[in-house]
Amino acid sequence: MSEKNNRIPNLISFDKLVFRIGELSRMTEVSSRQLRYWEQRGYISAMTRNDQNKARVYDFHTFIEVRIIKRLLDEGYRLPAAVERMRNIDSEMVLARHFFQEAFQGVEIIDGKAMLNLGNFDDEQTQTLYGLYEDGKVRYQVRNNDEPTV
DNA sequence: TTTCTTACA
DNA sequence: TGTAAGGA
Repeated sequence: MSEKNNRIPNLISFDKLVFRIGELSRMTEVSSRQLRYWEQRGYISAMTRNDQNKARVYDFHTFIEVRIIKRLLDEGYRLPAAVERMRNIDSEMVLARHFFQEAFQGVEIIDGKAMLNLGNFDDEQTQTLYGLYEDGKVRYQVRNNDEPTV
């Protein structure tokens, strides 16, 4: 019998994870001067400030953007080109996240192995695609839906 | 203490 | 971009 109770719940709200400029600066090794400058150029954005003149607040997504830009700058990109690539990477990550969120149906223990249920493999819904992660490698397995699990 | 804007090196 | 000034 497979165990279908291992679906990972959404326990973390990344949106509520926010940083001020000094924290973001230390986390990314990008100076606060740079962060303000990048915002001025429209490369990144701080969350809309509640009050009129208070300190900037950055969300988790901006943290990701900044560290991507930082990495590209370290690789030799100039700022405008780094931002352009960051945005491409960003959109790819959005696509990948949507894909996986939609595809991932939970973890099942089959034959004593933890297998990721990735949904129906065929339109007729007679087979299910599973993903395995073993010894640092990814493998796939297609199983018939009526196939008994151990 | 930290952050903000402005301005100069 | 770094740094200083002068407030909040």
